Amino acid sequence: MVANRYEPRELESKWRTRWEESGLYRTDLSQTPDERLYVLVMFIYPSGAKLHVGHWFNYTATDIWARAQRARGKTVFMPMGYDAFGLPAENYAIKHGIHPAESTAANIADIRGQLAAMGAMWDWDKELNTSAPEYYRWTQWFFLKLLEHDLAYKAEAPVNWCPDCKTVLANEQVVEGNCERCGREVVQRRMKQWFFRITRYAQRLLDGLETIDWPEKTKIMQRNWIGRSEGAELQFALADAPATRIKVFTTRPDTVFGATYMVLAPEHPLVPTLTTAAQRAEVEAYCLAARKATEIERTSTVREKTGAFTGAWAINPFTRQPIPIWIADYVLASYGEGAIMAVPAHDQRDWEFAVKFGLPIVEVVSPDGQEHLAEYDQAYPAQGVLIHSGEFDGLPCAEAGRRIAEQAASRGLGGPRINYRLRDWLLSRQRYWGAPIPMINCPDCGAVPVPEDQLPVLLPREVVFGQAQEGESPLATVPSFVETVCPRCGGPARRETETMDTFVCSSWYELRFLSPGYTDGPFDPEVVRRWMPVSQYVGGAEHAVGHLLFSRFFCKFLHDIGMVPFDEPFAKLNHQGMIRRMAYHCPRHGWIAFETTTPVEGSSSARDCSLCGQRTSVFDAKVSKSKLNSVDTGVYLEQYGVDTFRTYLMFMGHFSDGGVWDDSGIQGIQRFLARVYRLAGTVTVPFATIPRLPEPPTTTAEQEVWRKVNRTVQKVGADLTSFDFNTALAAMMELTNVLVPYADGQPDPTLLAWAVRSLVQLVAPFAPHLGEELWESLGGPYSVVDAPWPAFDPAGLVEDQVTLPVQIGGKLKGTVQVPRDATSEECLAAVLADAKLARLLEGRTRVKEIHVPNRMLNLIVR
RNA sequence: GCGAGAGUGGCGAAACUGGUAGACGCGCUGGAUUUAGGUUCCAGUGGCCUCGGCCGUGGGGGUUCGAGUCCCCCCUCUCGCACCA
Repeated sequence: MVANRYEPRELESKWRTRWEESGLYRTDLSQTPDERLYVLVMFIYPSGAKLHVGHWFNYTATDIWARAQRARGKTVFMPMGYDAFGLPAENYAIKHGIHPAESTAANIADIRGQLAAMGAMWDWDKELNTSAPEYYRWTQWFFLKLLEHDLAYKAEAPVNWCPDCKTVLANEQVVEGNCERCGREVVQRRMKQWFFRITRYAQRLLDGLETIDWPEKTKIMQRNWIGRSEGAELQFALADAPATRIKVFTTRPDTVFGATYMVLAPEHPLVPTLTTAAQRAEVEAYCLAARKATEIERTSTVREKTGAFTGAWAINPFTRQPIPIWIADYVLASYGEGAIMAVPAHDQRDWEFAVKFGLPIVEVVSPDGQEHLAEYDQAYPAQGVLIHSGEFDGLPCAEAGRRIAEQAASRGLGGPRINYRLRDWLLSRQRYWGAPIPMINCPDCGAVPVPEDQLPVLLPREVVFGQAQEGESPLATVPSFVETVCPRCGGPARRETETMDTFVCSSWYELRFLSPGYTDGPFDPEVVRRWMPVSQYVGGAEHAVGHLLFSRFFCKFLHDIGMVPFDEPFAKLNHQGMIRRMAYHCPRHGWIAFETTTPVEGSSSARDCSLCGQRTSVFDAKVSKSKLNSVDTGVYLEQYGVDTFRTYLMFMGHFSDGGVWDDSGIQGIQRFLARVYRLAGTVTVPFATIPRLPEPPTTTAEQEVWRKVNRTVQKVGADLTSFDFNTALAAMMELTNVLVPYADGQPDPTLLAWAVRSLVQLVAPFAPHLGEELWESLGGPYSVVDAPWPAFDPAGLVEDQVTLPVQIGGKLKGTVQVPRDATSEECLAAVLADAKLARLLEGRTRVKEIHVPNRMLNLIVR
């Protein structure tokens, strides 16, 4: 028997203690269970803040899914760890003088406690921390392996540089051209940087998408990011120096006869050499302006085309005519060859440029073989047949393109090519708080990798921020770190002082979780072989073209060097939606918290600033500190308990949609759980006598309960598998609404016990503490997560009687009760027996009837 | 501009391959128990209505016996990419 009132607080801490003491959620990875399941939610960045409502949402859903799977007999492994390197800890150190190692350790201790309070099924024995030397030793090892296989290299490249934070920024840390942290406008700088050659895997990364169960949206994003396009490389010789050739990539080799000029990116390496003396001043001025232009200006598509003539000419390899070479910033140095053949008649950008600068426009593709150029006021980009193209005249575009590319190949002037938009992964950072890149620069031997047996290259504890030269890592100011000896010649040498992007750390963590203490390699290959790939991965869609691409690259590399038998790390992926909350902006006080607003009479959403009384602007925004719209989860945990909070989050809407936070419905969940709690108290029969699946009852009331339980078990089981937590809860509430009045009457004690036991098990993944408590109160053996999942009787899914909608002339006019699978004749008889429906049919001729058994009957009358 | 997705009661949302639109919950209305409840339970709750019905899933067309669901056009919003040759 249970106490009268549902009091979550004591109950919850009691069970968490019991779980921990009994090691309920530890998984023995040395075994190979038949049905093993590796469930992974993206690990956490340990910031000093409280857990976000988004963390609760995401982690709860994953935990529910994992619990439901375990209850179905799967052996589940679900770990959690810390993505602990990164810029915020370092900036915090600069501001407050607290060493990143200290603040990170403190944050981890704090976060660990908060995570534990969620009641999730994490196996804390496998916890890992990417900033621990035992971990980053292997991050460095990966770097060396990639280097060994020619997949890591150092080269000069333009990077995002924040002059205030004095560091390079990742693309995702640049928001609308400004530094995400300080708001300062980011500038482009050329710096020598380390890259991973992820582009070599472009095609494999595309192909692999076909083999994994990921949201289509995410696959599309990756495909677009990789950006495969088919076309040709064509080479244009310089008119004055035929040995020098400018390569271009084009998807329209068929239009080469219309290439009336060329454009190079301002950064193209040939620009300084081919610019003539007469044009040098203009070209240099243009290049300077292009370099100074902000990201926003350069990428604006509405901006008018600009450019400068280099004075040089190239020979179109097909028309053999000289064409002028220009530079313009609408050609990007980073895509293709950084140079284009311009075909103004058939490319809108080239058209605009040619019009502005008075360059010739030659039509070479026509819809019908006739000239139409005079009619055009913009480019004609569509397919057609070739004109003004010599021997290729009359051919359709596709065929002509193929032949032109082939001819270019046979003349040694290029040939068919596939180009990818994907760029190599810039991984070096001028930061302290990251894994040091394990390289040594020797004046005699050059860049020498640190031998594997000397790993890890330890991040030195002592460091002073703000002393490094611009563009240098703080590590450059630590002599004991920098000064070393060359592993090759033994002479004095200097260490690489840059550290790795934290995305490197998180590109292989899923493998490390399986053997976090392993010392003979990054992971125990046997355990990985048995448990990988991850069965179910859960995390934010914002990682679609970052982490989720990098991890796939790492995995394919490991596969290729024979370290793992699979080449995709995450077999199935789901994204959580974003939890947002209304944010209020006061014209005088800026962003203000909801608590500093007062409601406006007559409006459900408008609110005034309580400081000055002015009307605020209301935004539906992602929760953030700066907008003061974060959700204080502590209040709800205090008032309602963990189980209610978890369950409410899942009931707000669909998991992949997220939603706007609004606590007004949380009481409904508390009510629901309290009803389940009270129902458990109505069970009077011993646990051992409750059948797994009862015989179909004979009385109507019992049959109704029996069917409802069967249907609920079936639906909840299906919904939990497919992440439809909201509708699973709705189904359980429906069942509760049937059981409460049933229990209040004269229930069949065994049937009721079976119903309640099933309900408790269904609720348990959502409200694990309550589930455990009620399971125990029913007399069930510890733990409910390992109790066989409730069964359902397929016979209990269907009704004997069906309420059949009846339409007359396609309009719903009423319903009739008929036996299941009733024939058309039986249904029609029932309709005629219905006074109201019969009256409607009186005096009409039935011309047709459409009967969908058990669904509807439509009578067409005249 | 390109790509993807979404528009359903006062609110959050349901609706399998076209087949009773609005399940479930919040809120609201009424009632019962409680001589206190921010408790519990019961009933009702899309709009209009002459109480027989009529109208309703962003707007307009269409297909169909039947459309929230399929097709075409338009509007709005969200997300991603953005001069990608």
